[in-house]
Order: sequence, then C-alpha cells, then structure tokens
Amino acid sequence: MEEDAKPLSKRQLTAIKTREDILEVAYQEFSENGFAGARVDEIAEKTQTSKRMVYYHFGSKEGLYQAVLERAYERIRGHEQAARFEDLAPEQALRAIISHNFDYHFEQPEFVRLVMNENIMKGEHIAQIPTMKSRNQTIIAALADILRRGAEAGVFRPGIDPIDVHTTISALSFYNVSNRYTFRENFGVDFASAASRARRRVQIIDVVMRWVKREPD
Amino acid sequence: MEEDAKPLSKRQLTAIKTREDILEVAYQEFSENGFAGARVDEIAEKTQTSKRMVYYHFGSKEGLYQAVLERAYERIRGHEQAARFEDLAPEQALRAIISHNFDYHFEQPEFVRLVMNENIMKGEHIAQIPTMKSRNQTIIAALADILRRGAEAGVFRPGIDPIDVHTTISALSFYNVSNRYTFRENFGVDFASAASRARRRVQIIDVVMRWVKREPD
Amino acid sequence: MEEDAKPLSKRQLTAIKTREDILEVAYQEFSENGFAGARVDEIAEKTQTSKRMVYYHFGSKEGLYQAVLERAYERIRGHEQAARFEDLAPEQALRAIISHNFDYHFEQPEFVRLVMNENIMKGEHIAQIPTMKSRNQTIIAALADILRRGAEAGVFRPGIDPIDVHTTISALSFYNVSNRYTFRENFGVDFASAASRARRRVQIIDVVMRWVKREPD
Amino acid sequence: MEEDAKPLSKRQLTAIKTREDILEVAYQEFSENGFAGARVDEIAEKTQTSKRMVYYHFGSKEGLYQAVLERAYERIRGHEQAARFEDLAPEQALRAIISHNFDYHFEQPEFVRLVMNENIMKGEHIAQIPTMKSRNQTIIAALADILRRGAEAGVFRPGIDPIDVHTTISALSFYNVSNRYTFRENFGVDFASAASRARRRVQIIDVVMRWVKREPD
DNA sequence: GATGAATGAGTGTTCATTCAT
DNA sequence: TATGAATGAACACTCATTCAT
Repeated sequence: MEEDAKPLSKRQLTAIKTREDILEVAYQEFSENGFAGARVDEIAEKTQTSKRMVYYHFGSKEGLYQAVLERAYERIRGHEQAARFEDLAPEQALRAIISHNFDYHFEQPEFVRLVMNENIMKGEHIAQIPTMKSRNQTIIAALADILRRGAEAGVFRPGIDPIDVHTTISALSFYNVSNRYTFRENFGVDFASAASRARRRVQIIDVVMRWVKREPD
Repeated sequence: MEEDAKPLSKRQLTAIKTREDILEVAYQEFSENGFAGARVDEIAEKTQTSKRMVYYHFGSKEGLYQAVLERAYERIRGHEQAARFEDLAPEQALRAIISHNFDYHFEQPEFVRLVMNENIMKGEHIAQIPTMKSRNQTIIAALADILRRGAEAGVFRPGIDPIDVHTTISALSFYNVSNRYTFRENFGVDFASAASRARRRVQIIDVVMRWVKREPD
Repeated sequence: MEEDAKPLSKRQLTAIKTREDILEVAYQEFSENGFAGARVDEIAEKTQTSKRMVYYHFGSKEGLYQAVLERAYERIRGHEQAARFEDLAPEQALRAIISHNFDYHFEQPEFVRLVMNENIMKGEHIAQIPTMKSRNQTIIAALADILRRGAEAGVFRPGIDPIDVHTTISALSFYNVSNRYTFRENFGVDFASAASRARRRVQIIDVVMRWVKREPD
Repeated sequence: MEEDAKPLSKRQLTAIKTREDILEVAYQEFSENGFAGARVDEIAEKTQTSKRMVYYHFGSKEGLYQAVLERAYERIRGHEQAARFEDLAPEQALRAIISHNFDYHFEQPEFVRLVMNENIMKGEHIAQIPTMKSRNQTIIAALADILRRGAEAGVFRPGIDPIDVHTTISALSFYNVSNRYTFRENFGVDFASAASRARRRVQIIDVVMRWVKREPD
C-alpha cells in the first residue's frame, strides 16, 4: 500500500536485476557447498556481473549469505500462506498441511541444505535476521486452529501442542531430504526416488494422524 | 580372541596414541566446522603432535575426515550392540530402542553434526568406507524381530517395515539435535534444555508406539 | 597495422608491465634452476610485485613456465627473421646462418638451459604451445632455398635435406653452450672463453661447409 | 690384482647389494626427473630397502646423486675401452669411434639426461668427483693416435685437434638424444625412430669424415 | 645393518577483500 | 554503478632429514 511510489529509474531497475542475479547464484552455491565451502569467486563468475558488485550490494560473503538465508525463508513462508488450510475440515486440513510440508521439503532440497548448513554454524546468521521470529507464527496459529477445531469435533485428542505437531511433521519431512546420502549408503534405500517419495508421504501422514487422533471409546 | 599376537612395542604404542590424539581432535573440529570449515593447522595445533604427523598418518585432510567418519559410525554401532533389546517383550523392546536412539543423538551432537556435514557433501566420503553397508543390518534385524514378535502377540499391526520404523525413529531423534539452532530462532523453543529433552523423549515414543500398535477391536 | 585500436589505459599499461616483470624474472629463474628447482617464492621476491600476482596473471607455476617458454621461442624466431639471408649468395648465406645460429646460442645461454630443461621434462609443455610447429618453418624454408640455389650454381651437393643441415648446425651450436660445465670438467676446455668461441665458430662453419660443398671433379 | 683380499662376509655382501640396488634406482630417478625433481622418498620406495639406508650409505641426496653420476661415467669409460680402435686403419678406426659414440648415446638416454641435468646445475657435482679428469684422456689419446696415423698416411688433414674432433662427434651424437622432444615438437621429426637413427648415424659419420679428410689434389 | 615414526622449514596455491579508474 | 588489477594472510601439502629402537 505504498502510495506515491515513484517509478524506478532504469539504473535502479538494473541494480535490482543485478542483486537478484547474484542472490540466485549465491543461493545455489551456498546450498551446494555450505558457507565455508562456497567461493565468492565462483559465485561472481556464475553471475552476469562482477565480484565487485557482490561486495557493493552485500558488503561481504557473510552479508550475502544472510541475504540468501532470508530470501529462502521468505519463500517458504509465502508458499505456506498461499495454501488455505483454514477452510478445510480438521482432519483434511491436517493431512493437507503434512502433505504440503513434505512436498515442499522434497522439492526444495536447496532450502533443506541451507538450513542444515545454518545449523552447523549454530544459527549465528539466522539470529541476525529480525523478521524471522514473527513470520513463523502463521503456521503455528494455523495448526492451533485445526487442532482446536478437531478436538471440539471429537476427532483429535485434546491438549496437543501445535508446536509439537509442527516439530514432528518437520522432522519427518526434513530427514527425508537432509539425510538422503548417508541413509542410502547405510541402508540401501533411496529417499529421492519417486516410489519412495509417494510411499513415505502417505506413511508420514499416517504417523501423525494416528498420533493426534482420538482413540475410539 | 587373537592368540599369539605379539605385544606392541613402545614405539608402536606411542604411534597409536598419536593417531588417536589426532583423530579425537579432528572429530571435534570437523564436527564443529564441517569439512570445508575445519583447518588442518588448527587440528594440528590442538594436538600433541605436528601437522606433519597428520599427513604421515592420514595422508590428506580428506583421509583424516574419512577416518573420523568411520570412527564415529563404529562408535554408534558399538553402542547399539551393547544394549540387548532382544530379551525384552516387544512393546518394552521398541520403547527401549526409541529411547536409546533418542538419547544417543542427544548425547552425541558431534556425531549428528558430522552426519549433517557428510550429507551436505552428498555422502562422497561415506560411500568410500567399505564396512558401512553391512554394519547397519544389526539394528534393522533387531527391529524386524521385535515387530514380528509383536505382531504374533497381537500388540503390533502386521506388515510394518522395520526400515520404515527405523527411519521414523531416527528422523525424530535426529531433528531434535540437528535443527536446534534454526528451530529456536524460528519458534523460540530450545530442544537442548533438560525439560524439553525429557518431554520430547516421551512424545517421540508415543508417536511411534501409536503408529505401530494394533488398533483395539 | 591495427587501426582504431583504443589506447591502453594507465591501469592496463601497468598490468602489462607487471606481467613483463614477472616473465623476465621467471625466465631467469627457470633457466637457472629448471622447472622443479625454481621456486615461486623466489621468483615473486625478485619481482616488483607479489606472489599473488604470479597466480593472478599465470594461474600456476606451470602456466608461468609455459609462458616463459613461449616467450623464449618468440624471441629466437624474431631474431632469425631479422637477419635477411636470402639476399646473399648461397655460400655466404649458409656461412651467415651458421654464424648467426652459433652466436645466438652463445649469447643466450638462458635459452639453451630452458630448452635442456624442457627436454628433461620430455617436452610436456612445449607440446601445449600451439604456435610452435608453424613458426619453425621459416628457417627450414630459408635453408631449403639456399641449398637449392647452391646446388643449381654447382657449389653444393644436390639432394641435401635442409632439416638435416639445420640439425647439424644446431647440434654443434647447442652443445657448445649446453655441455660447457661437464666438458670443462672432463677435458679442461672452457667453451665459454672468447678465444674458444671465435675458434669454434670458424670450425663449425668449416665442418658444415665441407659437408655440403660439392667435391671438385 | 689386489692380492690377499679377504673374502667378503655375508653382511658385507648384502650391504653391497643394498648399495647397488639403491644406486640403480637412483640412477633411473635422477635421470628421469633431474636432481631437483627426484624425490628421496620415491627412490627409497622403489628400492628393496628403506629410506634410512639411503642416508646410511650415501649420507644425503646430494651424496647419492654424486655416486650415481660417478657410476654413469665409469660405465661409459668401460664401454669405450672395451672397443679396440687402435688396431684398425685410421679411416676405419675413426668411423668406428663415431659409430660407437653415436650408438652409446642412443642406447643410454638416461646417461644423456643425467649429463644435461648436471650442466643445468653448472657442473657443481662433477667437479667434486676426483677421478673424472684423468679418465677421459683415454678417448682423446686414441683419437690423437688415429689422427696422427691418418695424417701420416695422407688420408687426413694434418693439424687437427683430437679434442675438437671429439667435441664435434659428441655434439652431434648428444643432440640427437638430448633434444628429441623439442625437436619433434618444432620440426615434426622423431630422432628416436629406428629409421632416423640409422640414417643419422651414416650422416654424422659423413659430416666428420668430410671434415677431417685430406682434399684430393 | 635395518625399520617406522617423527620433524621443521618450506612450497605451490587459494582465500576474501580492496584499490584505482 | 561497474571493472580488472592488486593484496596479504592463510591454506593444504611436501620436502630432505633424523631419531628411537
């Protein structure tokens, strides 16, 4: 709702394009190699612009990484808000959320890798992104609403913490992507295959639903 | 049971100590900073010996990393075999396994970080450790036995895949350690606290048990 | 004859100077110590610039060596083309070529040493310089012309291969520089002395001329 | 003719064998890579014995190199003395010497490479081998005798310096081996081929013979 | 005479970052 | 805004050599 916004000049537009270009490349590189493994030279080279611009726009490797991280979380938030779980019946809504969460992780392995890397770095960068804390309330609020409605309708057990549910869903979805390589080596199972994906999505929904559903009397 | 093994000479013993010293330090460093982030100089400095010895004993940074990785998996295997789940009743046994798995991850965050890092590197090193594939059959076999006994006793649903159970347990336990930092930042919950640990252990057991248990008629 | 070439900026000019500076020093060092014996540190130190610049401009020790080698051959080619043997009578021309070849080797011991070193390395770098093969046709063509004219004039034997002549001239000239040290030690003769130089130049001309000249009937 | 030489003990014999083993390997390695390029580790590894023995027997890399160099020259001397040129007529004798010299270089490229390397090092090691100076008088004396006899018989020009003849022969033979790689790259001619060898041997004999022979009146 | 472990100085190379234009 | 050249500290790794047994 910003009124009176002047139209952007050509220079400003190309500047924005440059920023986006760098961000996109950096996203790939950081996700592929981690923060320590990524190379500023490599990023700049894969860009349409030069190394100097990386520093002009983002100040440092760390600044760039932080911008990439912020962008990654912005995306997942937007994605979640696009779906409208509130309109569904509690059971359906929960299944939809799980399904959506699972698929998002599956389709965004770069995001998963970025989060892994940030945890290896003990979250030192995510802590500096101010918008982070508030934005995740949306999904928790949505889950709380669904759980409440489900409990009231007698289909879910009462007293279940929405954060716990989110943790469980995320853990199961995240692991399916994050630990692909070691799991394949250790157990000969390839999480990335289409068959495994379909099967595991159903299974994870089952795990969560059995956990929250009210026992028949 | 190796008979006639000649006693090791003093020199051999100190050599082994040197190796162990390096391995221990490297374990910490790689787990703390990842492969790319760890510094051979730093590792050597924290050691009783010199950088030259790192290369004498392990050939390269990569060789050292691989030895560390192998050692880490050796440990977890040994740990798992020490517990004797087969002697328990199916339900008890499964609860014990989940509990054990959860605690192991909780108490060995270095191991978790190492595995994360190896996945960021797409498992390129774990693939080169030959003993890896076979060693993980133990836990799967134990789970299979428990599930079979449980199904026969009418307490578990039949037809549950032990690898799926292991995946679910591991995912829930792993995430609790691996994603601590981003989760705390995003949701204000500290997985590392004693209270959270106790609560989540019970919860994870609950999630898994509800999933495998036979529904009452 | 390059028209419209934009004048080089100051920065480009200093960059070229930096490159030249490094090349010159590297030429000395590689010729003095061979490829394996030369030290990048040493080269950088004798330069006006830093070791980092060596890698910026030449990529690697090998890249620098190759650039030096190429430069060395460029020089000898230019030198040969400067002299205009075609305008002389066959005998005079051949004498001039021999004399020139002998003197060039004598005055460019660094070049001789570089070629020796490249042969010790089995020519692995010269093989990668694309311009090499074509550029040496000049001298062979010149010799061919002289031999043909000489044969027609009845002063040279017909059917002499210009490459063989070049080989003979080069062998005699090269050895005079390349084997100085061992020869002095073995036979007490110093090829490098002015007296020896003058005497040997005449002698080599004599050797070659007697070989190609037509026998009197 | 050393009388009263006590028979060698077993230990002495194995010591000699160890020495020989090391020398042989070192000969190959130094000739292949030059002094700076050769690695003591590599030499020791290709040996039946250990690195420690290299230092026990030869004191240092330099000491080993020197021993190798000395051994190489011993061989060529022995080879030359085996042939008995004195019994032949002057022309025949000279042809035989050239032929022999050419073939020796052709068949001992390792020796040629070693000499090249020693010249790159400016003869600093050959200067320290005391037996070097005297041993080469043999070939000069032989040549002097042949030239004298040839001059007396009227087949050779008088006043030719045997050292000059030796220089010419050696230069032509040496170059054929030493500059193989650069020559092939520059002119597309392979000195190492059997055809080239046969042709060039005849040619070199021709070059030298035409130079020393008396002109017909 | 022989062996494997150990050493310190050095050796080629790369890193993120900044400067001059 | 944009660019190529420049920088110094760090980086993984190797060298010839020696020590303890």
